[in-house]
Amino acid sequence: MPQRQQAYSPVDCAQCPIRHRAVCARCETDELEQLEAIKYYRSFSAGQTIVWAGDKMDFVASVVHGVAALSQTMEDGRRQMVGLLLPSDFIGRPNRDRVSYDVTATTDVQLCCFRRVPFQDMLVNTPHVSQRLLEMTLDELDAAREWMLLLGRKTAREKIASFLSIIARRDASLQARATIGRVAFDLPLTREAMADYLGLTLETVSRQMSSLKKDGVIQLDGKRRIVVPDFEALMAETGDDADGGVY
Amino acid sequence: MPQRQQAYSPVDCAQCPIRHRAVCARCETDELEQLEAIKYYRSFSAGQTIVWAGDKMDFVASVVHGVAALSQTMEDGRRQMVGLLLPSDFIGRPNRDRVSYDVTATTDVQLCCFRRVPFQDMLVNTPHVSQRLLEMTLDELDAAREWMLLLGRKTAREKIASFLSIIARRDASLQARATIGRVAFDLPLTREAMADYLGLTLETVSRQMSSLKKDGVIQLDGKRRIVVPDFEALMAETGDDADGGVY
DNA sequence: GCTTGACCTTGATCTGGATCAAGCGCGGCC
DNA sequence: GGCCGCGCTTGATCCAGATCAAGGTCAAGC
Repeated sequence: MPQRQQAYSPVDCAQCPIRHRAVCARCETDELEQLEAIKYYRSFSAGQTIVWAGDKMDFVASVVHGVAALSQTMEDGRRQMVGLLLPSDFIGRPNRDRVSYDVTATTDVQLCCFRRVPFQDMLVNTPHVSQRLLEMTLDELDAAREWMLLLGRKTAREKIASFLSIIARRDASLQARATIGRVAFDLPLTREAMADYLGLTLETVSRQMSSLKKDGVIQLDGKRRIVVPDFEALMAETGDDADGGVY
Repeated sequence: MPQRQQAYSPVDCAQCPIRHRAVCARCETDELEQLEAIKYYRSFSAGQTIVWAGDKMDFVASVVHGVAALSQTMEDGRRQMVGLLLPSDFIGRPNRDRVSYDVTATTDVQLCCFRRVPFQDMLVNTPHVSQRLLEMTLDELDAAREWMLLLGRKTAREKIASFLSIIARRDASLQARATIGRVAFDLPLTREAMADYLGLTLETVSRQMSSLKKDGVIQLDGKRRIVVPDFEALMAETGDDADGGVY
């Protein structure tokens, strides 16, 4: 069922929308040329699985457009999303040829893939790449730790509010907009995927969304479009410190 | 209340118990000399706070002996541990002078500290250090993601069994012993710290420990000494795949 | 226009783990 | 020796979120 879509034609790194946020952010012109030599694009449509946990993966990649998810499944079907990959995020682990998690496209996705072995060589020879990758990995670790607090200690309502505020902020930062006052965005996930992310059931997600709507914290325009009339009011529902959170 | 203990006298890296697992694992002799020039030891006794979230931290460090914990606290006191740092694990984030989490000593701890600024310079100039740090950070990210599955989807009993099996395995690997059949180890955490780690209350931790004991999965020798008569039986309680888990 | 199926909402009920509360065991200290 | 006080265990009760069950909405396809 998962079928590869028509690949985009290669584009020039100089015009890439994630040029200054992805693993290549710090590269100089000559380093970009090396990356261009080992890169290719692949596209996946919403719902497709990009790779299964345990599969061989002969590339690493940056998300260019769309949203992908990392998730784990237990034998009895319980599922937990463990990473949400937005544009500029990195997929794959250098020096490891098997994937630890299922990677799925939650919206239509375009990846900029690098062949794994030459990419590993670049990590050794191109400090600008390995330094940027270290920084991105540390950021992901911080995000994972904040997620652990959410999963371990937050109420269902706080989980939903936290999730919405994170999506709003990442969406805004991609478009260089501020997150204050009135904010609107599209949810890139189904209710079920949200439940997998938040450690809830889809019914609880739906009920808490309805409850936030009833209380005027959010408005729904269709199922996916969210309007937040007052971002501060949403933040107050997340359970996080008012002032900038943990750091 | 937190008071610095008597510092250990500096020891030679060549005799260091974590020489081949810590951030210095891949260093050559000359690189070790550079590290020795910027290192110093600090010790903390069980229960002391090493640094508070938001504090300035002018060093990074490796855990040499003992166990430290990273944790976050919400305004109303809800607490979640987000990292458990065993010997050879790394504390601190290069290029960031403020700490994101409370770091506390859960047992007596000895740290090998490096002055932060010179360490950052070494990251730029010494690929053996930055490559090892990247690898360790990726390992921590994998561990954090496995922890997210535990927090989001496992039952209290599965959480306890998973925790015990992780401690048993890390304890065994430090002493180069196998984890099959009969295994015994000391818990480095109080029931309350276990609860903070597992997203439970201490009462639930206590009840599930009693339940595993009643079912013969573990034996308790005092409050802290755990004997596992059959490690496979403990593994069967964790909810993980029988065969080696996710990768 | 009708059917189908994916996605979502809402209601009724159940339950695992939280909360509230009491008491035990043991090492440290006067 | 006796009294703390900390860490832990156990019991009774409660409740947030899971589970079970209907039904609604909407776009795609005939």
